[in-house]
Amino acid sequence: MATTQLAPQYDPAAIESTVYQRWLDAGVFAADRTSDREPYVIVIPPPNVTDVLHMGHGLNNTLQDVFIRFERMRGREALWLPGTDHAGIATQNVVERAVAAEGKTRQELGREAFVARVWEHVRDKGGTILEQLKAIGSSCDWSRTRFTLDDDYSAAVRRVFVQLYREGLIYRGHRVIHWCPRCLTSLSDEEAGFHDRESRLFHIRYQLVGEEGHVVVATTRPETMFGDVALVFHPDDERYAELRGRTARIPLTDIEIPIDVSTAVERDFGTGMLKVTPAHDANDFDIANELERDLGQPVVIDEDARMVDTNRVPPALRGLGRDVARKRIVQELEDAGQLEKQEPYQHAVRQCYRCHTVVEPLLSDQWFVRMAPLAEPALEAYRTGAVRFLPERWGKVYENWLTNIRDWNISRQLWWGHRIPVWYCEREGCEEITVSEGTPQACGACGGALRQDEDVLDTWFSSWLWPFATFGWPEETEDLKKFYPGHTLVTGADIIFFWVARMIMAGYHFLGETPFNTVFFNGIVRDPQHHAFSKSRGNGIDPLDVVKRYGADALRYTAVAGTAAGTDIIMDRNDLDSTFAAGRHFGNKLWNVARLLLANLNGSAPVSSDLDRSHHQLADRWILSRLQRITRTVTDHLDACRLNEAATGVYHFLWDELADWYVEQAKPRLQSPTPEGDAARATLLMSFETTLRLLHPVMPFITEELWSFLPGEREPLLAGARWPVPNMDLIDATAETRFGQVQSLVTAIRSIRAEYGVKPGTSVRAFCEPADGEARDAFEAERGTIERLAKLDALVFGGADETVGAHAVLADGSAVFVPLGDAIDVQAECVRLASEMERLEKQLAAVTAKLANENFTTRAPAEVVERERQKEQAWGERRDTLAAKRRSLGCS
RNA sequence: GGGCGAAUAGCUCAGUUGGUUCAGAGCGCCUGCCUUACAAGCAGGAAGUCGGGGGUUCGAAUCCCUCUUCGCCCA
Repeated sequence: MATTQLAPQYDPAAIESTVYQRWLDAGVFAADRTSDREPYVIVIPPPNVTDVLHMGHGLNNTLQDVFIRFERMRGREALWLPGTDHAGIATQNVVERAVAAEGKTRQELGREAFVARVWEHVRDKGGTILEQLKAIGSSCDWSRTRFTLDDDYSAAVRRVFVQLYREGLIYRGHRVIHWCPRCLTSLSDEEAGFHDRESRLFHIRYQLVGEEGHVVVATTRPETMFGDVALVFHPDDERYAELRGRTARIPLTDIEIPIDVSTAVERDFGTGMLKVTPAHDANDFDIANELERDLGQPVVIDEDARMVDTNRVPPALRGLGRDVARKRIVQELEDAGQLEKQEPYQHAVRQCYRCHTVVEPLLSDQWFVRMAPLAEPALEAYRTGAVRFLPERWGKVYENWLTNIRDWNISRQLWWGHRIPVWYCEREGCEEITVSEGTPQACGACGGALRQDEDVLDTWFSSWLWPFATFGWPEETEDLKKFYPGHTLVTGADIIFFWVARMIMAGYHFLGETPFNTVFFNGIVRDPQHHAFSKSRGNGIDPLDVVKRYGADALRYTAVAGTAAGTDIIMDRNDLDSTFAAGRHFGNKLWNVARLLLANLNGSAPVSSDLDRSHHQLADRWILSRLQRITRTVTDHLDACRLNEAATGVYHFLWDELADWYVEQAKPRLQSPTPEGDAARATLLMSFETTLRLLHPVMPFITEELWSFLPGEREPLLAGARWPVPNMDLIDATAETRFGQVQSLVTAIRSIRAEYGVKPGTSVRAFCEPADGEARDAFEAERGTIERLAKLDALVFGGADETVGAHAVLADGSAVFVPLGDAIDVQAECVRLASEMERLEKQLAAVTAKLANENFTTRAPAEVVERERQKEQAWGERRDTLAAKRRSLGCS
């Protein structure tokens, strides 16, 4: 046999970096804004620069690359735009921790020095992230890499702020917002999610003023009571009707507050009497606003979640943290006999989504986006199908959120991010607010000095512009014209509100079009205990580690094949071998089919473009037909975003059909310098070449490398090669049926051999009674194949003289008999045949009953009925044959 | 409190509009093989009353109802 340049085992590390470099050198990833091809655009969900990528990114980016490579091969002008996100609060946290490790605080460093420090971090992590993306094979257009704090990107953010402000969609609001006392910033509703907590419900007595008695109020937050401005009950609540207009005293203080009514009170909750704390509860804020009197909004807890130093708070409590204060207050209430009772209580509390600290509702001035007008087109887009979600069920979640949309707090009290483009006049008495894209020099109203808003914008206020700000908007760039709107967004459903919905809103508002038409939600990567990967758990898998061990393709195949749209994927960091086995094994298989092929081509390509079919055998017609079908199937699956089906489809074609059957059938011919040999070599080459094309989007490295070894004329790089189209002329249903019969016969004989322990080295004879003339022709044509693969001395047509042996009846009704002489246990063979018959009888009974049912024969489609008839007949014949075999063996 | 989803082989999961022996795949397991492409392999095999119950239908893993368990989102 000729030698090949390929090592016996696939070693991904040896080829991946050079293959990637080949792609870069050829510029296949760079999208051409001047081309007249139809564009296909994906913008990457920009990874946070907080840290390097984890396996979830590995999955997410692999899926994007599969889409992009597929469409690129199909001839679209494919653009995958990469980049990273500055991730305001998250990144600031990370750097703050690093600074703290050096014993400093950001305040000590000062704003400017701290931000410089963050930039250092960004350059470090951001660079690593891009390298990681390359390592897994991402075919991004690196020349278009963007960062959400790039200068021109920032300009887009300012443009949007100013435009929305002028449209009246951005306003400054004074209200209770979610405050994270650890991050020291406000948060949007989405960033402060609810989480169940074990807590306590305290029933506190408020003494009535000027008369005997008290009312009992149930609360989970007694520490806020110093900020109470009223007690309210439901106007229809008979229990308290006479208390309306009276006055009560806040316990532990002399502060007197009125008792009033509000329809917002839930009568069934607690005692039905509610304490109103406008500065520390959003609902209370609203309730207080609706009361007739203005009772003020006293603040009693500060930004550090400590009790404020004011005369409303008893001196002993001032400066205490909210949790300590709560304990002290409860104790004092108890001592004073004003705690009626306390009971365990589970309730949902908002937490900071970054650090999980319980959020402190705080009264403050923030900038908000009025969302309802923006939501409307986004809702319409979903309802008309302009945007579709996969899996579809997320559409309902999207719709529900948009339907109940609330205004968006975009102010963040951070240093890292886009500074809010708002300036306040410093001159006494001038209330002028300047909102501007550029930096104004003086107050437009009075000429006074200006002070810019200290705050920065929510990260998502910049990333919601990602699908167009990355193309240079608001400039009308060529890129923007060519590549907006995009097509597919691949991301996690956990950011459907944060990002996906808002991008759609921004797309419609600023460009009048949806930014993409398909949102593909990938699943979450979890550990075997079903926990999502997280740093704190330390259960993550580093994609680079996987790439180093098994290669990027193994990671990619495993990720793609292992997850249908939206379903989670389990990966075990303690057993990476098993976790990535499927992809690893498959790569090696592919590699070795190539070795075999190349070893038999002797470096020259047989004529493959113009197939000479005159020398084709049944197996050639069979595999070529199967090849067309798998081409069609894989294309359909990719078209429908069923990436896992596409991946496993190629897998089974290559392995179960091409390698296990075609290659085995063709082996004798492959080395033969005859027209038959040419036919086999050409067929194998064509099948393999097409398989490489079909598999390339999923396993780009190995397919590209093997492509480079194929002899003959074809596109220089597989990454830039065309996607195959099925050739209908090569579909041959008869060949598929006939070769299927050959496979059944071989399998049946192998099965008998294994069952009776016939040594692999021992040849046997097999007697075959084909079901019909066509079957006989097929067996005759592939006699050599059958004899070789089933290890036969001879395949004989007709009955045998011997009766002692093993029998099998194929699905088509053909019978096979293998005489085994002494080797056979007649008793066991009888049992085996009996159980086979029993199974058949059962199926037969079912199908007979079905056909006897008039409802079935009249109502089911004719072809279904016909199929059942054929089944009945075939199974009946098979049963009869088996019965005859049993009689000949003398079974009882 | 409202909504969504999941439950299929020992494990992780497919199963596209109800209908070809549809009960599948990978990993794991059992038996036998180093057959010069591949032991990351080859051949053969065991294994599930498709969570429970009810219903619709000629026909249900697939549609409907209900219960149980688990997960997620929203208030």
